[in-house]
Amino acid sequence: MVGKPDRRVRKTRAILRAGLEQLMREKSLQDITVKELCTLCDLNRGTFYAHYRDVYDLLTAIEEELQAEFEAVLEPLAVAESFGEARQSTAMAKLFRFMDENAGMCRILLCDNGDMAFVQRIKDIVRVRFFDTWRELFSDGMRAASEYTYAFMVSGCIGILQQWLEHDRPISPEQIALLVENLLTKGMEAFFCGNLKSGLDQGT
Amino acid sequence: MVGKPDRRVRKTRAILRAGLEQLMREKSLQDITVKELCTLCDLNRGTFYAHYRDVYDLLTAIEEELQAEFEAVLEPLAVAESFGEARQSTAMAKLFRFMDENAGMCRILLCDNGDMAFVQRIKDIVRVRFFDTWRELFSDGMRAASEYTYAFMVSGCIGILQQWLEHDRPISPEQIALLVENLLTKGMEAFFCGNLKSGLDQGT
DNA sequence: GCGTTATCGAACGCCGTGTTGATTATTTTG
DNA sequence: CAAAATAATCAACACGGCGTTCGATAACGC
Repeated sequence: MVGKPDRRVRKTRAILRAGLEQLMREKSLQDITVKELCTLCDLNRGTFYAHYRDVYDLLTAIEEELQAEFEAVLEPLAVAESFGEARQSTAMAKLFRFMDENAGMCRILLCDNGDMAFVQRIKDIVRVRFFDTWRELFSDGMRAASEYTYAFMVSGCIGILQQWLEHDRPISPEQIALLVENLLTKGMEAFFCGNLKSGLDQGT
Repeated sequence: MVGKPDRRVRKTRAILRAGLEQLMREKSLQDITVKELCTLCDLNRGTFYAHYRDVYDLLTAIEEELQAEFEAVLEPLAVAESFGEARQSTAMAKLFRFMDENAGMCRILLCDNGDMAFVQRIKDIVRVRFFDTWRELFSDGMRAASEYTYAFMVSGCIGILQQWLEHDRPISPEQIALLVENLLTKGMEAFFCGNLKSGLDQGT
């Protein structure tokens, strides 16, 4: 990691991030102007341009930081000795715990008129961290599922996440994680072990 | 229905819709300006403002028309005598056939950096037309699924739709519809008839 | 054909953008 | 603590898209 930036820089960027989050709660991104953001943050407009190209650039920076944190939280699971359902369970809980802790920004980005590029990035992470692992676990002796089946599972998980965030997380991250795990386990049994009548569920 | 608008009006709007679609294939919506759209369409800028408030207003009009057509296609299923799996099958095929016919705009709106508001509207339709019906079919004697289970199913379907659109629809609408139906049938059996170990799968 | 109406072309003020240079304030370093 | 480094400020600038206006022209519906 490069040396920490100047304290003033950290402060300014934090103010801008908080300001944008606040504005995004009120209005759509395309209606947010650099000028009004700077007025809200009580910052000179020139200062903004010293850090970001435009509002979208600022949002991208926020998203990338969020993504990096998210992957860091999930990181311990990637090491070789971590596999099997027990480990996956804690991974799912970590996912929802992270979303819970960053619920403010995550709800904005994942729900309503959020950012589909960000949703896609989260999907990719979920696919790699959860389903690619499962795919290997189920591979020996069992029929492989198609890309469509994985797309279904991954999008399904994100859908539950969105539902949970949109309704202000009425149950704990651990509870919702358990719910998803049960749903997936059931689904896995049905989709992988069952004999689908159609022969269409093949790779793409 | 109100009387058809002037031929010139129809022409102008069609040109603008086609022009916006073309531009959205090249760049993100926020980078599209009224000026460049009019230049592309060879239309006076004032003419644009005679029809739409701004680019987002134009896109909204396109989305609403698309949504109306989609609901019209599904309409025959809503009548009372249409229920049961056989009817649902044709409904799913109609969904994918519609998406196939309007693949150009639907891919832009549903994939990549599409419009989450539009995705949400499609989700709502799918939920009402498909799952609310199924919910009733399975309700007598069987345990009800939670909102999260429905969110999972609905988002899963949309996820498959996105996967299919993103990869330029390598298989026919009827095939992909059949695939989804099989996936859902399996899922329904597992989720509704099976005995989930956890008691968490309750309404919200 | 006649009355209606949409499109055009040009022009207008407005406002946000992105950048500049000089000045002041804050932080880091030795 | 002092000095060097760097960030934030302020005012000002040209630029360009926005949204609207007008009269003139062309296309439309009946």
